[in-house]
Amino acid sequence: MSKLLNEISRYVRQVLEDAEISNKAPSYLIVRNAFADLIASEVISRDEKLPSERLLHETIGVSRSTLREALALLEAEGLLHRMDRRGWFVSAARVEYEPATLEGFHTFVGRQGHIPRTEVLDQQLVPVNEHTSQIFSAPRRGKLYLIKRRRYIDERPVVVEHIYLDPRRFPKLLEHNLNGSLSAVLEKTYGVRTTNADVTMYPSVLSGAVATQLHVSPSTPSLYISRVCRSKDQVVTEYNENFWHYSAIKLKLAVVRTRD
Amino acid sequence: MSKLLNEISRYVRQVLEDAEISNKAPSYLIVRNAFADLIASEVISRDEKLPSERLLHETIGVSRSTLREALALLEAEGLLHRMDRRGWFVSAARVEYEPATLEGFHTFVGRQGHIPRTEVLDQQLVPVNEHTSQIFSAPRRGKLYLIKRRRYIDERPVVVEHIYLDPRRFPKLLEHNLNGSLSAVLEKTYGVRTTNADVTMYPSVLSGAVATQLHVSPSTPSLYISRVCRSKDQVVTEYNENFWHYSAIKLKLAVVRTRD
DNA sequence: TAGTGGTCTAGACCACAGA
DNA sequence: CTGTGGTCTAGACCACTAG
Repeated sequence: MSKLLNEISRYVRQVLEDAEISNKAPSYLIVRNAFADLIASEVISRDEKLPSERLLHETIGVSRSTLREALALLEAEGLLHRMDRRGWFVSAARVEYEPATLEGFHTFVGRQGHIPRTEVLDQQLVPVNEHTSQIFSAPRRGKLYLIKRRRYIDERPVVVEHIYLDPRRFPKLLEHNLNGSLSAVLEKTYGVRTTNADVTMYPSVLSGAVATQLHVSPSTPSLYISRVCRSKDQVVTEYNENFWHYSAIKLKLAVVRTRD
Repeated sequence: MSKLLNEISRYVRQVLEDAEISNKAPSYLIVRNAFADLIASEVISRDEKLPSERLLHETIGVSRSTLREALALLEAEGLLHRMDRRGWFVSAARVEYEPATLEGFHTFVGRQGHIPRTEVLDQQLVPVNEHTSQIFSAPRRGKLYLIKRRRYIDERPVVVEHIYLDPRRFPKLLEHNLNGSLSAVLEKTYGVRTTNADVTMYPSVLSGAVATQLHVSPSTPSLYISRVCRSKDQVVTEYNENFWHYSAIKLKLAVVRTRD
C-alpha cells in the first residue's frame, strides 16, 4: 500500500526533524516513538503488515540497521511481531492469561472474543531423562508420552506446548484426539483431574525448532511457562512447557494471603 | 584479563570452525552457543565482566555487529546483562519470586541467600490521573503519594518500583523511613494490612528514566509487574508498578483449583 | 522470478567511564 | 586522557516467500 508508506514516512520524517532541533535521543528511539504513535493512533491498524524494510528506511532517511533496531524494540515491547521472512506486523492487543485458574486455552481465549485453535505437531514415547524422572518420580528406564502442540489465536500461532504424561497412568492416550482440551480427555477417559500445579515462568527467547514452528526468527523474545500439574492425591498428572510468543499474552493473577 | 580473552576466543573460534564444516546455523547463533557453553562450564564466572567488544570480535574473527547480536541474544535470555557503558557481565542465577505470597522483597531475597537493599529515589505528592483515580476510586482533584524506589540484589540494581498511596489513608507517610519494608510501616503505624492483590505482568523493555536508574541502556528487556493491593475490606491500600531487570528473577506460582 | 527479510561486514563518530 | 560501549552508515550476499 503506497498510501500507508506515505503516511508513515511523512510522520516519521517529521518527528525526526523536530527531534534534531530539540532532542538528544538516538534516532532509533525517535523512530520507535514515531511508530508507537502511528500504532496508537491506528494509522497502522492491528494485524496490518508494514511496508518493506527497504522502502521504509529509504523514505524515512535512516539506515536499514537503525530502522531494524527501532522495529526490534517495538517487537520486544510486544507492539510489533515478525513472521519469518514475511515481514513486520502490528500485534493485536495481548490476551489475558490467568495461570492460577487452571483454565484451558480454548476457554480463556474464547471468552475474550478470539478464536483459539490447537494442532498436534508430534506425539511420541520418549525415554525419561534426569529432569522428567525427578518430576514424575519415574524409574530411569521408563518412558513418557511427549506431545507437542501448536496453538493459535485468531489463526496466528502464538505458543508451542510440550506435554509429558505417564503412559502407565494414561494407557493408549495417543489414540485419542488431542486437538482439543487435554484435561477434558484425562478427566472423561481416565477420571483424572488436575487440582493444583506448580508454575514457573520467565522471559527468554525462542530457540531453533520452536521458533521455526511459530514461523519466527530464532532470536524472537518469548515467555517460558512450565507447569507441574497434580491431582488431588498429589500425584503428577502432567508436566508441560509452554513457549509463548510473548506479545500475545499478558499475565493476570488474583492473590489472596493465606498464611499469616 | 588476557587469560580470559584467550580462553574465550580459542573456544569460540574452534566452535565456529567446526560449524563451518557441518552446520548451516548463522554465526551469531554459533557465537551465542559458544558463550552459553563457556558460561555453563564456568570458564566465565558469575558476575564476571567480559573483555571489551573490540578485543572479542577481533580475536574471534566476526564483525562487531555480529558479536553484539550474539551478546544481545544472551541478554534476552537472561544469561548476560549490560551496565550502561560499563560492559557485559555474566548474570547470577535468577532469584525466585512468588508474587502470590505477598512476601516482601527483603524476605524472599534474603531467604535465598542474597543481600537485598532498598533505596528511595524520590517521594512526592502527585495529582491523580485517569488511571490512578480509577484504581483508588479517588476524586479527580485529589492527590496521591508517589514513592519511587530502587532495589538491589547483592548490590546489583534490579528493579525500580513506583508506589502510589492515598494520603487520606496514610497521613504523614513520607515522614517515615521508607528504605525498608513498606508493608511493615503501613501495618505498624496505620494498622493497615494488605490481604489480597490483583497482579498483571508482561515482558517489555525499560524506558528512559527507569533505564537510567538501573544503569542500563534504554532498550534493555524487562518484566513489568503491577499490583493493586487491597485490605480485607477490599479498599485499595497501595498500587505499585515494578520494572524488573528481568534476568534477575524467575516467577513461581503455586496454583490450587478453587472453583468447581 | 523478483523482491523480501535475515545475516554479515568494515568502517565511523560520539559521549561517557575509569584510570 | 584513553578506550569503552552506544549509535549509525552504506553497502553486500543468500535463502526464502510471494506472485
